[in-house]
Amino acid sequence: MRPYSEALQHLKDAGLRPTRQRLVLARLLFCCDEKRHVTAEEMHAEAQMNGTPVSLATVYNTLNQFTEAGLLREIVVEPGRTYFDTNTSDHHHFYFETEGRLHDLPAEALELSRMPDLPEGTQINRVDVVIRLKGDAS
Amino acid sequence: MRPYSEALQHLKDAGLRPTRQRLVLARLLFCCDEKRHVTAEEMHAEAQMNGTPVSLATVYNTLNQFTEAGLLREIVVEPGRTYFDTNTSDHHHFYFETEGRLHDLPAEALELSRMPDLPEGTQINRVDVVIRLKGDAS
DNA sequence: ATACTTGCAAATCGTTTGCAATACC
DNA sequence: GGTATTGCAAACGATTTGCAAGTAT
Repeated sequence: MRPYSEALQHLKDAGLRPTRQRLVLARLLFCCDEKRHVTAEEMHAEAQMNGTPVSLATVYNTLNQFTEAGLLREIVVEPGRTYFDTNTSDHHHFYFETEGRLHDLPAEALELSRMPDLPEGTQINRVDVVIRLKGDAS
Repeated sequence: MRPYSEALQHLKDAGLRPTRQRLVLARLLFCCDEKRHVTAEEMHAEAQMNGTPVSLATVYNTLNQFTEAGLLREIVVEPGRTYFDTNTSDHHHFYFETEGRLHDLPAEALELSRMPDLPEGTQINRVDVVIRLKGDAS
């Protein structure tokens, strides 16, 4: 995992004060090679195992702040669990229902043709496509 | 709203015992002209106003049973709130974020071309497309 | 010095469950 | 009569919040 300096830059860019807790979470989220899909509980456990604990309440608050700041994107695929995606660019998802795991779909892997007319006075904020999968991805 | 006899038929077809509570909810859900998107709380309030109260716990249980029986479809667009759709056929949704309201999109209004390859050993269970709208649909 | 942030514990929200009373066949 | 269903109240899990103590600028 890359160093804290990069995490620091993310926070600065977002205009968030670089506290110890935010640095820990930013590094775990943004300073690894792949994009991630995480829950608050997972990040809480991960910080713990990393030897840099952050209280659960702070994890929740921080993930929400990161989302507001545009560093994360919120995804809802199941009642009662919120996922955060470190990939904030335009893309969609596979959802492995048995495992409760999300996987990015490259933007070009799926194409939406023939979009419907929008109701008057509205604009598209986002289009979410979730391909729900059954079965084992071994 | 059409009579209870039709609601009764829905329950029979689904193999569910026609209790008073189930009949009340089935009628409110299935015996009106449009397809509906409802939450448990809404149905609870509606039964109340209808003069045929059903306890909230029973509303939850019943909506889940209806879903298992294929009479309803569950939709998640927001953390902490589950919607049930009386339209169980293949179709997608507009979601009015400011109002928290769902609206059906006819199946032909949106076309998915170029579907991605699926991971080995998996099959598609369902594809959910939600077009999230900002602004007022007046 | 000041304003912002943290952590804890309590509160909240939507939903589920245990169980005694009740309704259906 | 026997099994399924209901309603209440308590339990639940995820998330949020109030507030006193701690930290960044």
